[in-house]
Formats: sequence, C-alpha cells, structure tokens
Amino acid sequence: MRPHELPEIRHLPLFRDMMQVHFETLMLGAYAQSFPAGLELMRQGDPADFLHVVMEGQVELFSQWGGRECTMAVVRPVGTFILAACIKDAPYLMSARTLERSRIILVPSSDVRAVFRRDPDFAVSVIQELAGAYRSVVRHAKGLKLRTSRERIASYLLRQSVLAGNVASYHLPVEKRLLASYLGMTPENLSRALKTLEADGVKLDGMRVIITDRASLAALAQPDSLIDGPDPDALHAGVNLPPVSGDR
Amino acid sequence: MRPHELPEIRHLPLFRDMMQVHFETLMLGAYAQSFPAGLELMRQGDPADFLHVVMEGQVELFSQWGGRECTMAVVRPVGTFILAACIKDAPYLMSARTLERSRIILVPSSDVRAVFRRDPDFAVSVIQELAGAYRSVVRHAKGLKLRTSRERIASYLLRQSVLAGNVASYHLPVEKRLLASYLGMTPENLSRALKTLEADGVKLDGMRVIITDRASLAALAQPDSLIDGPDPDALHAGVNLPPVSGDR
DNA sequence: CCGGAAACTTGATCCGGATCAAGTCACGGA
DNA sequence: TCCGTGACTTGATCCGGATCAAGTTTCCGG
Repeated sequence: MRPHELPEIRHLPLFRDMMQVHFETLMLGAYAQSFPAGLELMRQGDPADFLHVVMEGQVELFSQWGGRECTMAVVRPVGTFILAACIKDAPYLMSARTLERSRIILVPSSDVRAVFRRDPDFAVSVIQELAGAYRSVVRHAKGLKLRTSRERIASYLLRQSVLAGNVASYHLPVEKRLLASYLGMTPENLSRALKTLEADGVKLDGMRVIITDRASLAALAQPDSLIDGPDPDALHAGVNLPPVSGDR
Repeated sequence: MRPHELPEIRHLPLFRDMMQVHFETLMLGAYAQSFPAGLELMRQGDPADFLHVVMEGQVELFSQWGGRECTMAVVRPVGTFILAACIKDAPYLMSARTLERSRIILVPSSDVRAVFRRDPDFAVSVIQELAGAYRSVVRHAKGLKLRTSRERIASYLLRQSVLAGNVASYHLPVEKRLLASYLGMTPENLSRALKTLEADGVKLDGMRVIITDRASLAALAQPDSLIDGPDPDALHAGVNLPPVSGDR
C-alpha cells in the first residue's frame, strides 16, 4: 500500500472514528492492487471475502439474470462497496468490473466482522454506512417504479448539475450505454429520449450536458428530496452513479 | 403494553442480544397502540420519530411521487420497519398505512440512537438487520430491472409456495391490486397475466393459488437465490411481501 | 338480508419502450 | 497514421403493458 493511501482510508466515514489499533489490525490484513480496465473483480454469487475500497478509477456494480444484465451502481474514489455481503458473510448479490484502470484496497471481510464486534465506534460507523446505502437503494427503486423513462433521465441530468454546484454545463461521468442501463432502459431509448428532451431545457453535445432552461427541466423532473436526495451519506454508499464537476 | 408482548419483542433478532438494562430503557420510552384498518401511520418526508414494531396486523409501506403511488413492502408480525431513517435521524422515504386492524409498538428513535452507541451487542444486531434490509431492496431492484412482468409474477408465486414449504396450494397473503403495485404493474395487467400463466403451471381461484406444474412454473420463473432468496434475515427486514402458510 | 363500495375481471385501444437493423462516429492500438 | 472495434445514432417495426371503459364479483355495514 502506498504511503498516502493509508491516511486517505483513515479519513473515510467508515474508518475515521475507529480506534487506531483496530484500524491497524484491519490494514494489516489488507492489500492494494491495481487492475486494468474492463476486469471482472467479482461475480455475483461469489463468497464475500473482501471489503473493497476504490482508491483510483471507477468500478461498475451490475447484476445478471437469465442472459440479461443491468448496472446497479458505479463506485468512485474514495468509496467502499459490498459492505453488506461482507458483514453477513453471504454471497455477493452483484458483480463488479473496472470501468478504467483502478486501484483497489481489499480488506478481508473476516477482519471487518471481527473488528466491528470489538470496536463500538466502528460498529456505529458501519451502521451509518449501511443505513445510507439502504436509503440509496430505496431511492433508486422509487425512481424506477414511480417515474417514466424520460422523467428518470431528466431527474438524473438535473441532479448531476445540482451536485456539481448548479452548473449549466458538465460532462457525463459515465458512458451513455451504462447510464441507460443504470436508469433502466436501452441505449437506443436513452439516445432518442435525449433528443426529445431538447424541448424540455437540456441538450447534449457528445458527453457534454448543457442545461438551457433549468425551470423547464425541473418541471419535467419534479425533483424530490425523497428520491433524488440530497442525502449526504449516499455519496459513500456505493449505490449511485458518481457526481461530476462542472465545465469551465 | 401487554404482558405477553415484551418477551415477544425481546426475542426479535434486533433485540435479543442486547443487555437487559438497555432493553428496559428502550421499552420504558416505548408504547403500544392499536390502529384501525386503512390508517396512515406516517407520511414520507415526516421526521423519523419512532421505530415501529408490528405486533399484530399488516402494514403497507408505499411511496408517492407526482400523483403516482407504489407499494414498496408489507410488514407483518413480528417485524420492524423504518430502522434506517431512525438511525440517520432523517425523514422517512416511505409512507405507511395499516392494511387491517394492527397493533404497533412505537420506540422513540432518539432512544434507539442512544442505546446502540452504548450497547455493542445491540449495535451488532442493528448492523445485521440493516445489512439484511439492504440486500432485500437490492434483490427487489434486481427483479424489477432484470425480469419482465410475467417473470416477476411467476417468481413471486413460486417463492411463496417454497416459503410455505413447497405446498401446491396456498392463499395470497395480500390483495391483488397491492401485489400488482409491489411487483411494479397495474392490476389489469396482473389479472390478465395470471390468466395466461395457466399455461405455465399455475392457476388462481380467487385468492387461492394452485400450482399445477411446478417444473413448468420454475422454467418461466428461473428462481435465483441472488434475487429470490433464501435470505434468512429478509423476513425481518421489512422489505418483502409476507410469507404465507399453505392450504390444508 | 340487502345495498353499495371496492376489488377484480374483461375488452378495446393506445403508447412507451424494446428490438432489429443499418448506418456513423470516436477512440485506442498497431 | 490508419485501421478496427465498440459506442452512439437513427430508422422501422413490434410488443408488453398502460389506459380507458364497462361489467361482475366480493365483501362489509347497515
């Protein structure tokens, strides 16, 4: 592990409140590794041997069933994923693959389980992390069930703008086909819908999103804090597409 | 609170491992109440003042957005709900209403938050509960994104049969329109799909489900433990429709 | 036992989104 | 720089499921 990585991990919400000795125990069994883009890190159904911490790069969490596949989330630095499976010592419900060259810390899940039983402060952090992750998935499920395709796109584009500081222009943080899968539609449908959304105040130029009429976009998206957040903890929950930074 | 209720609560996975003194602290601030059918217990967005424990009856968790509504889960005795919101001291993401006359224990969430910081064993139980709840919602989301309407129905009907002990016949535990909403479709669509499912080994007679050809039904449903369970903890997670008992 | 509301079914039609099929474009590797 | 692969777009068509509109049944309350 690199010298600058340890303090970075230490400052994560999940690890920042635990006792130093317990943190060291965890890190003793942990190791960092770099993976090329497009590598499958785990397959759903595998035993949950490691808690994963993304230090660099991007990791996609996705699921498969009967030949179909869908994106569930994208995790970016510095975020953790599959905490719940580690804790329950149960098989992963999702697969994971790197979207680009990524550096990942692997913490043996047996150590995680042992430590949160001995360190009450760590246990509290785990609780906070899980509660945030739970709420994030509930939000996602609500969006899927209550919104149409166009509304989900509009909400997503608006939310990303807000997260970046209400910028009028920004770059999509992920490929469109991945975004389509995350939002529960086909790439073709996303492509077409984006075009019709020009009438609702948002335009795309390649990966660049340009909000031309925020009020109009908001009228369609009807942003709702109980679906779209803000939920400060969601950023660390590993269940959202990542935020972006604005242009210019 | 009734005398027989305390030990029942005490034996819940969430409370069974905590120190007696802390359990008593929690119960001191708690109170039980009976509600008629069809009563709205909470509205999404409300502050999370109480952890709810269902002792009798059935409670529906649902969400609303822009005039639309969908069922997210049904909680039955003895189960808890909205633990995550209590812990984060955040607004409820879901509304709740009684489906029938229900008796519910309300535990002040401030007490819950205080106690899990002082009782490491309780903290561990909370972690297990949340991890289970998280995984349940992920399963639900996977089903919504990966399966068609018919496949979700088939999976549901088969799963209920398995939960009841592989019975060939059982009664639906909830109204069809609620089931439709839970599965993410309209009542009309459920009704029609059920009729066409007779060709796939399952028949309905009112509320009674009769599996006429389990292999055929399974071929359609393609049950997958990473979507349908079993996950022993899911039953207490408050995010599934309830199990049923078989006929005869 | 009756009346009415709500759940459920059935039918007709509509529409959102999927699928299939060509393209075109952009990027990364040789 | 060129090439090839994969992302993206665009078009045509299809289909699952929603919607609208009546019935019909069930069940609860008076």
